[in-house]
Amino acid sequence: MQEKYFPNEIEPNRQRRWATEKTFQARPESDRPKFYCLEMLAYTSGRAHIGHISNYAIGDALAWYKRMRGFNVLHPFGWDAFGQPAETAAIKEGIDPEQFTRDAIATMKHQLIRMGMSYDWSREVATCDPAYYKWNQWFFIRMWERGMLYRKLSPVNWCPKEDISLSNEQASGGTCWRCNTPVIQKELMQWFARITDYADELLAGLDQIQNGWPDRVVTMQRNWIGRSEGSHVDFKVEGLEETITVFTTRIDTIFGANAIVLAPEHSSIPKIAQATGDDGQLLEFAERLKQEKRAQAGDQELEKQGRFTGAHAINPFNQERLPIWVANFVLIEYGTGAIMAVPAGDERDFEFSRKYNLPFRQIKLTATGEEIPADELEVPNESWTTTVNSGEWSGVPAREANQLMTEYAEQHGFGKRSITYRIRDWGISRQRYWGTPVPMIHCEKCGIVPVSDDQLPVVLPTGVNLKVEGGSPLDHVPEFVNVPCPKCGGHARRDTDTMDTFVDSNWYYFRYCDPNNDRQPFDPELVKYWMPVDQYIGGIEHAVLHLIYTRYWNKVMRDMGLVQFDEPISRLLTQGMVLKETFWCDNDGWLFPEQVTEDKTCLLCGKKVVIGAVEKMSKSKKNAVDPIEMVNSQGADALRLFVLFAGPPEKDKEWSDTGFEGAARYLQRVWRIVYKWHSWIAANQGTIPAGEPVEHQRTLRRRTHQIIRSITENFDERLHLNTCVSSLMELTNEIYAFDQAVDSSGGSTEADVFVAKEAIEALVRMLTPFAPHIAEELWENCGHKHSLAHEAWPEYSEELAREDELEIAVQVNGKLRGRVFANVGASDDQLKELALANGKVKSAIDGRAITKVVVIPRKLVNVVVK
RNA sequence: GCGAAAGUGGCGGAAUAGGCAGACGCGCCAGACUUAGGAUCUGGUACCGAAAGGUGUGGGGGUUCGAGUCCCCCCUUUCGCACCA
Repeated sequence: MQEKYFPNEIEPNRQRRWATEKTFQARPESDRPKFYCLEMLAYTSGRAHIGHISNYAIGDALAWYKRMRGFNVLHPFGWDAFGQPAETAAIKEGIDPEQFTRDAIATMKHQLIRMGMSYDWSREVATCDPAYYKWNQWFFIRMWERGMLYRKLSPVNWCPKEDISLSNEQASGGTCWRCNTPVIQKELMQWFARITDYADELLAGLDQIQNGWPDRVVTMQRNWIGRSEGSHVDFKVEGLEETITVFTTRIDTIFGANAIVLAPEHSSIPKIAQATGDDGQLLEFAERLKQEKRAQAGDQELEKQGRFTGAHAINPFNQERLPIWVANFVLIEYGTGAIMAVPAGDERDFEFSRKYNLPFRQIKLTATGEEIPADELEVPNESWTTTVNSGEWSGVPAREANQLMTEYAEQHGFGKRSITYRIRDWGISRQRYWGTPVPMIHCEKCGIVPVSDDQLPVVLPTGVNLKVEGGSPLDHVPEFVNVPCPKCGGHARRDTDTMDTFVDSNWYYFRYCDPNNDRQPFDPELVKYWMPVDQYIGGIEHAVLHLIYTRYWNKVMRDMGLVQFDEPISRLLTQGMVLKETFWCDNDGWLFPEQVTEDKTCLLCGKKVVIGAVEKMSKSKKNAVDPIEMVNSQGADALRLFVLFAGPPEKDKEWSDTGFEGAARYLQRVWRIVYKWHSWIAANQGTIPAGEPVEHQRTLRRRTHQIIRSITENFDERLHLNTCVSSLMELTNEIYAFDQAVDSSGGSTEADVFVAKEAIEALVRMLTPFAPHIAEELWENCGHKHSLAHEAWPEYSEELAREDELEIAVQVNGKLRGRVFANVGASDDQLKELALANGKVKSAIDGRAITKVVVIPRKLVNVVVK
């Protein structure tokens, strides 16, 4: 064993051995329970950053722990390899997207291997691989056959200058992210998945998983699905063969309605304009509202604007004539795109009615039972109180009125109970190149015909010109587009859309279970063995999109008979980001830390630097830390240890150079103490020597067993890995104290070596999830032949962990006044007696009468005095 | 605006079921060993106070023998949603 710790020698060696010995390869087996530990697949951006490392360090720690606890662990990795950024890089730099992606995978994989992540690389999946996306296409066709997909005209964000469709993110602020041209909406035929058919089930499933998922994610998904129960109510348009249906959750407030308000896109508007002989102003107004809405900056509310259409509708409950308005605050995409305005019961309607001087009518009492006259209303009453001024329902509590009035509307044929969701059907097609081709063919005679299964995959053509004018790049590849119809053999065209990359990430972790299957997406038996995922780890940014789509996909696959369970992910951990301080100089902009002196002046211009916030690492703010640089300086183990120690996994962590060095220093400290003892340990058989142990031996054994217990419990329950690291450091400190005691006692005895072996080997084993390379190295040097991947996690004994003597805190009136020592088995009365005999306690009591003595066994005595 | 989470030393953070606040680390201070050390080891380090002692978990109130932890009000920060009828 080398005296000094050189991480950059031992780490690559160890990584090679893991690879050649296939240490982390998993296969189904019957005699051990399985554990599926999954980190989100990586987007192939080019390089791994600290955020990736922290994500994978958490997963890897858990995978190691479970492995050592005897589980059959599946811990795979893969690449989210399709998508816009590769295409953009290609357009900008002229690199082929595939080449760009392959290079990115090669670089990132190399980085992860250099981090020593214990992945089973034999199961690696890249979503841009035809052998993978073939099954996207297969799923697409199966879903089409089952009516789970449909096409509809739908607006897409479109940059008129570059003639390209944009995602919502790329069109945020209403302008193109590249050229700042105002974005327009273009209507295109698009593919949609009927995720709304599963809205209720997706909602109900949350109850099943909520114990293993962060509350915040469950809440976000609940809001995203946005179920609300209410009613549809039909309003006849006066003098017209037209009915306007509104959605309301508060039919009990309908007597307070003062208008019907339509979204600018509502289909009744042209009819009304025609009937009222409008001179075009109404349609123009509606058009203007639509345009303004699109240009809306996103984070600010538009001022409410409306216009009376000239027509009236009839309130079916009381036959009142209500003016029909068009306004920008009514959304076409929610409910029916039409509402009844009730100013006394809804804040938006209140504001709108105020602005346009529409009449008010009070329809609810206040919580204290008063009726505020309508003309004195300051804010609408949105609570569920008693109904007033509402015909036969006056005096009825709101919930009951809601019920009764819904029934009344149903009986009279102008309304019905209805549930509305916020979640929309999922638009899964993209007019881009770098994605899975939609496997459909458009035939003039036969319509839409799927590619036959034996023709899959429909391979994405290479060498495609991405800088095309109009449409998707694939439109301009005739040899791809022109195909015979699979049904009639006549002339037909391929669909040139590609799939949203969220389709790729929906089921990649099912594929890991059977990555090379060329007959089906996966063998259901293998999936049955490994799934569901026991622990999933990834960023909070996927709380709704990926994590709701993948739950949906699971249900689709279940309905196809491929899987047997309802929810694919039992436990979810959303890890925090790694942040770092930023520096801003008014002259020179963002500065690298090395451009800032210790007294915070700018090295470029000598001005005082403004310290920015602690922010997410980014190139532009010059606060990014390159993990490989860190590995080169202190090793992968130190980097992993630091990110795990910096804070609980789910919290954001702040990068600290000195903290990182501290982690490296700790590993050196471990190395030194193991070095000192290793040859004695290797020679020791581990049999308990005869004779009574002495003080320092008893202490170390006790602490060892206590710390094994606390780390084990932490892994099993809370996964607060930062405190596990603290405990390891404590154990190390105990071993140093022991070592010192041994030295001052004049040299080690056989009993000392036995105790040291137990403690040091426990330390090394428990260090494995955090710093596996050094752990394997030290383990070998303690005389072991097998990788720690095949060694057991240390066991603790309650007996040995028990304190011989208890330190009991004594309080007087709740204030700490002294401490007493007692035997473990001391009774409450004995503790009380000891406490009262204590000098400090006596003087604190100061002769006052004792009212009560509270004894908390093993912990504390509180003496209550007058 | 609505919703959620959080607020603890100079800093990152501990305190799992209401029971000794500040574990562990960073930083800082001192000592030892050293030609030297930015290495290592040892000790100290919440605040006020010379000490005795007192004060302390964003602020204010409450429950309790006892509150960082539970309840009510307020402040601040972060995140999510943002006209969802």
